[in-house]
Amino acid sequence: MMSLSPSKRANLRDVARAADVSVATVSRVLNTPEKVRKETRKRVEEQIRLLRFVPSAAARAFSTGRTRVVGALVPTLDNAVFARVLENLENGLARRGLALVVATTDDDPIVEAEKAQQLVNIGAEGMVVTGITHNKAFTKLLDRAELPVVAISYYDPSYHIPTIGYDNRESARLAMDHLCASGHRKIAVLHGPLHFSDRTRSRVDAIGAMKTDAELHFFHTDVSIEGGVRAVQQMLSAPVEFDACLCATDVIATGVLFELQRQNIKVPDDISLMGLDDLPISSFTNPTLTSVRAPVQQMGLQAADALADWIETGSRPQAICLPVTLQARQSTHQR
Amino acid sequence: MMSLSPSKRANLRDVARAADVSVATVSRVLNTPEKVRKETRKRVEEQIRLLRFVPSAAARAFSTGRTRVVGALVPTLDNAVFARVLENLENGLARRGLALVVATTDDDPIVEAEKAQQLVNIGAEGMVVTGITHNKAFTKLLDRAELPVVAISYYDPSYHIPTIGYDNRESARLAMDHLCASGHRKIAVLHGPLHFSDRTRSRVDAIGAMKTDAELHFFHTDVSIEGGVRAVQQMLSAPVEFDACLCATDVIATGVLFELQRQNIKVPDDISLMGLDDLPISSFTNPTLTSVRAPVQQMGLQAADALADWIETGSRPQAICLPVTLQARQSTHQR
DNA sequence: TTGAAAGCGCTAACAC
DNA sequence: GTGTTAGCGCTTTCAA
Repeated sequence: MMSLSPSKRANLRDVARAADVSVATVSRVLNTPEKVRKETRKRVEEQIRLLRFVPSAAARAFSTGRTRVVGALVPTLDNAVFARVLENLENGLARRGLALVVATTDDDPIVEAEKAQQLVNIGAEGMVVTGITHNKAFTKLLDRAELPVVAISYYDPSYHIPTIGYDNRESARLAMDHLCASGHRKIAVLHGPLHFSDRTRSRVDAIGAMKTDAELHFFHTDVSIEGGVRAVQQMLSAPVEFDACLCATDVIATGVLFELQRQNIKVPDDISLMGLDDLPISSFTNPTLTSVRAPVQQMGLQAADALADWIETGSRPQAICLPVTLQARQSTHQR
Repeated sequence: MMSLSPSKRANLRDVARAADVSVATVSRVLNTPEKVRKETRKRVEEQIRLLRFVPSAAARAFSTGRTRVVGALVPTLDNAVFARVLENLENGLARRGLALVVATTDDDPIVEAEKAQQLVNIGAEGMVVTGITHNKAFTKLLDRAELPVVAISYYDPSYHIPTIGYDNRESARLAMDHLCASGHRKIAVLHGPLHFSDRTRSRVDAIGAMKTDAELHFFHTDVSIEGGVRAVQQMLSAPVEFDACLCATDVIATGVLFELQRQNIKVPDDISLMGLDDLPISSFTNPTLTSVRAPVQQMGLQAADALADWIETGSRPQAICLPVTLQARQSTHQR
C-alpha cells in the first residue's frame, strides 16, 4: 500500500484516518494506551508502523509546554572534575526523564550569558550553572525567563540562586591546616586564573586569610597538567626554598608532581605536595597525592534531583552544602 | 501599569496589543529587526521589556519545525578521550547555532537504544553516535526517524551510517610495528571489555591478526586508571617475562605506569610501555608515554560540521578517515 | 471507550 | 513597512 503523499512524514491525522479513529484516540494510544480498547489499539499501532509515524516532538512540546530539556553551563569538559559532575548530572536527570544540554563557557561570563540565552532559546526548562560569578546579562536573562536554576560547585546560602555544592574556602582551609599541622612553613600556592573562577578565588582567598605563621607565596598558571608543569619553573626560580606546594586543583598538582619528579626533586622528602578536588588519578600516582575531596558525584545527583523537583513541583530547593574531606596520602608528610 | 492577567506569561499577541501593532510586526522585531521601522521597533521592544516577554521556544520550534538541538551518544564522560571529543563537538555545533544534548550509554547497546529514543522524543534534529556496534532497536529507530546521524571514533566507509573517525586497526598496528621494530618479542596486551566496544575490538583484533614472531598475551581489565593498576598484577603473575606492554588506551597505560613504578619496575628499562589515543597527560608522565594519537579534536569539529551541513542542506556527508600518528616518547626503547 | 473541537504561540505567505 | 490570516501537530476537555 502506497502513501498518497510519499514525501511527507505522516502525522496524527494520517494515522487516525488510516485506522479509522479520531486523532484523540491515536493520541491516547501514544500516551495512555491502557485507556484504549485492545482491538482499537492494535489497529492504530498497526497503522503507526505502516505509516512509519513518529510523533513530532516540537508539536508535543508546544502542546504540553514541556521540552524535557535542561541545560548545564560548565567552564570546560577538559578538566576531569567537570566531566565527572556532568556524568552524574546526566545520569540523575535521565532517571527523571530529562535530557541534558551541555554548554561550555571557558569560565567567561560573556560566553556564559550567550550560551544561557541559547539554552533559553531552545526551550530549556531549567539550568545548572557553575559557581556564582555571572554577569548582568546573565542575571537579567534568568530573571526574565523565570527558569529554575541551580548553581553548583559552590555553596552560598545567601546567593539569589540556590547553590548545591561545597565550601571551597573550607576545602582550602582543610588543606592548609593539614600542611601547617605537619610543620610546613614555606608554602607555594599554585592556582589558575582568579578573574573568572569564584571557586579558585574562594580557595586562594581562604588561604590568604588564614592566621598562620607560614610564609605563603602565590603563583598563577593554567588549569591543566601542562600548567602545573610550567608552574614548577616559577616556583623553583623564586628566592625561597619551599617545603610544601599547595595546588588549587589536582589537575595542576598532577603536572607539578610529574615535573618535580622529572627534575629529580623528591615528593614528599624534598617538598610536600597537595591538591584540591581529589580526582581519581590522585589515588594512584607515586607518591599518591594528598587532596581534599570535592563530592562531585553526590553534587551531580543532588543537583539533578533538586532541579527536577523544582521543575515538576515548582518548589524552589534549599541550598545544600556537601562535606569536603581531607584525603591524606603519601605526597605530604611530617616535617 | 499592571498586567491584567498577572499570573500568565505574556505572548506575542499581548505584546502586539500593547505596542499597537500586529503580531507579525512583533515577530519581525524578534527575527528580522532590520525590516521594521526604527520607531515601531522601539515601541515594540519597550513593550517586550515591560511585559517581560520571552518567546516560547516550543511554539517557535513547532512553527519552524526546528529545535536546533542535536544529541550525542557516548559511552562515558569519565574517560578523557570522550570528554575531549564532546568538548570539541559542542564548540563546533555552537558555532553552527546548534545545542548539544549529551547522553551516556556505558557502552551498553540497550541503554544506547533507550537514550536514542529519548533524543528523538525531545526532537533532536540529528545525532552523533560512538562506533558502529548498535542493536536492532537502535537501527530501527534511526530508520524510522530518518535523522541525520554520524558515527564517530571509528572509520568504516561501508557502514550504513557515515563514519567520521579514524582507523582503530591502523592505530593498533602502528603501535605494534613500533614495538616490534624496536626489538620487543614478548608483549602483554591490556585492554578493556571487548563485548560492547568496537573500538577496543578492532584494536585487539588488529594486533592478533598481525604477522609477527612476537609472543602475545592478552589481558582484560576495566578502562580506568585503576583498571590499569589491577592489570599489572595479572601481567606479572603470568608465566612469561614481558619486554613490552601495549595498552588499548592511554587511560589503562597510565594506571600501568603508576603501578609498575610503585613496584619499582623500570619503564622502559625493565619493560617498555605504550598506550593508544594519546591523552594530554601522556606527554608529561615520567617517562613520557609513547602512544598513537587519535585526532579527537579534528574529529569533534568535523563531525559537528558534517552533521550541521546534513541538517541544513539535507546532503549526507562522506565518511572521513582522519590520520592516526605515532608519538614515540620515552616509555619505549630499543631492546 | 471514543469523538469533536478548541486551543497552544509562533512564523510566513500574501495583501495592502 | 505593516497587517491579516492560515496553518504547524499535538493534547485535552467535554459530550456522547
